[in-house]
Amino acid sequence: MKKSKTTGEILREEREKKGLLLRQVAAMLDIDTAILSKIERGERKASKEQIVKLAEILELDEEALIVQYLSEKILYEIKDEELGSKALKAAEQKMKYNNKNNS
Amino acid sequence: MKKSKTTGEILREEREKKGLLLRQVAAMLDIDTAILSKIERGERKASKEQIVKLAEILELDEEALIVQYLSEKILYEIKDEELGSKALKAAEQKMKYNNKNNS
DNA sequence: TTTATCTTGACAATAAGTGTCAAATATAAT
DNA sequence: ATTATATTTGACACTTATTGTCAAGATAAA
Repeated sequence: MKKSKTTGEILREEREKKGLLLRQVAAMLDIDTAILSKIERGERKASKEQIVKLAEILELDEEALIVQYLSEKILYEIKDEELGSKALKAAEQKMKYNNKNNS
Repeated sequence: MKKSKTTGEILREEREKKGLLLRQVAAMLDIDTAILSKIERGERKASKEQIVKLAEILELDEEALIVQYLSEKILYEIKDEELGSKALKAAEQKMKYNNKNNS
């Protein structure tokens, strides 16, 4: 069982597959090369807007990339929490419940 | 099926059950009354430390209160996201997976 | 060794979070 | 109705995170 890829790893892989330079992609995102470099190496988080643009630029499935990105964000939120796993389950329960009642 | 309580609602209920004033509990937390008022009404979020202290002050089960608090925080993170539910499930998967491999 | 790419760290600007304070409202007791 | 107490509200200040630029240093390709 090999470790699942981080968002950054996915982005770097796809950029390189396409033979694009940091400089080029960063320009399309309208940010400095340094930031994209950091995003790809996981040193910074991308914004939602940047993720959407990146999916388009790199021709990745947008929904899949967003889910990947959001789940990483959620895990980051509870990374130091002993009760993280329980909290996740509780969140799912509440979400399920709310959907029932709002629809 | 009635709506599940928010953290703020729980805190207010328990404080009132104990006959404590905002002023008193706020003093124990070393914050202004105004903030506690806002926390109870959901206008602001408590910090982790405050939640822990509140569990003690109000004699609530600490673990349960923390889970409640964290799950609310997680849901807040994805509240505007169409893909929130999928992201939650993905996060759980990753968490499961990581536990397998780190232990 | 030159040239292009990428990485790093110091810094700036802005946004978000966390608190105080005082005035306005609401609640309760005379 | 007045007074006293409790809570709420909003303006403000302070601190910390986030998001970016820039320039210098490291890496890799020619």
